[in-house]
Amino acid sequence: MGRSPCCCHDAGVKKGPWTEEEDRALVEYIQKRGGHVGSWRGLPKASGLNRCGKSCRLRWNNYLRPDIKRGNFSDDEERLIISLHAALGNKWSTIATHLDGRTDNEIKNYWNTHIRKKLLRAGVDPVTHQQLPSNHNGHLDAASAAFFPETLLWAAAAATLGGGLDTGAIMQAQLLQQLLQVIGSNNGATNLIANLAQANAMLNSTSNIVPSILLQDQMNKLSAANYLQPSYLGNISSFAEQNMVYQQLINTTACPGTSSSGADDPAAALVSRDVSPAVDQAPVGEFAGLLEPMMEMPDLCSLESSDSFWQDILEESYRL
DNA sequence: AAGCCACGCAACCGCTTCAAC
DNA sequence: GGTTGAAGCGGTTGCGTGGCT
Repeated sequence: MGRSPCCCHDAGVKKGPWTEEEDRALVEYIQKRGGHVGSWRGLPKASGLNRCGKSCRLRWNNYLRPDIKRGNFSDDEERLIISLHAALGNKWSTIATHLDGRTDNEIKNYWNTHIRKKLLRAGVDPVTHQQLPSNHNGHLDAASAAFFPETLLWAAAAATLGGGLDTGAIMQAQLLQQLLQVIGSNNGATNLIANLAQANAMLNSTSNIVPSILLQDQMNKLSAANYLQPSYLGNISSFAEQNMVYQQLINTTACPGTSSSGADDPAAALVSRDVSPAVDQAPVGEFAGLLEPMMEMPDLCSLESSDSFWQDILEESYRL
């Protein structure tokens, strides 16, 4: 493979901030072609821009595209980003497909400049979404609850037990969170299988050291609730609103791209982002699709048994 | 008013992935 | 199946701006 030569290394190619004239030239060129760019590499020459093709693509995708939503992020968008980040990690482009009109770069910047700091202030590690050790005293606080999925999961565990927080329940809950992150961090069918195997190994390896405080079906319900109904929804007041946002998340996860704002406008659809990495997203969608009708999670330790849940996932992953 | 500093965001860099040959 | 070029992606940089001293 190796690194490909890039026109960016050509002498004389302009770098730095774009001027209005350059923006206009790029927009006019793309619009003249009905929103179809063709080759980004060939674009600068064809459009008369003294820019690297890569730079043109970035400028278009991150700034000039007509379907870009500008302005502040709403609370719902912020919660969705946090929830998606907890499941997907720094997959900014994948996260961006779930937010209409937002670019991966914009989300990445917003994460690094706003959300990350909020999480840190709330005592949450923005990378792992786990509570930072120094702040963990076993008690919930409002700031943590607002931005920390695990916190509410702990609360759920406590409620399930009908009492205060229990170390065993917390460990189980954290384990489940890790498990779901492992499953959610897929990059393809092969990795999905590996992830499932890893998840299974994780469960098997820890089942002996984690006290069996929660019954298996209680764990399953907690895990399903945490993944399928993100805990940030607890911050939304009404049940109806929760359900609406929850359904939106499920729909966009199961059918990435269906919420494109360019659906009614062929030109907008044509010029909308060419970021539909079907191979990358398919497992996420398919996995969510498998999970959706199954609010009763099966025995997570039965990967190698005859459990139909995991069998279905494996068969689906082979199919992809 | 000037200098300094922190922050936010646009843009760049380099690596990975994909597809064509 | 290997190679190569192009596009995509995520981390990082650096500049503009606003607030503070």
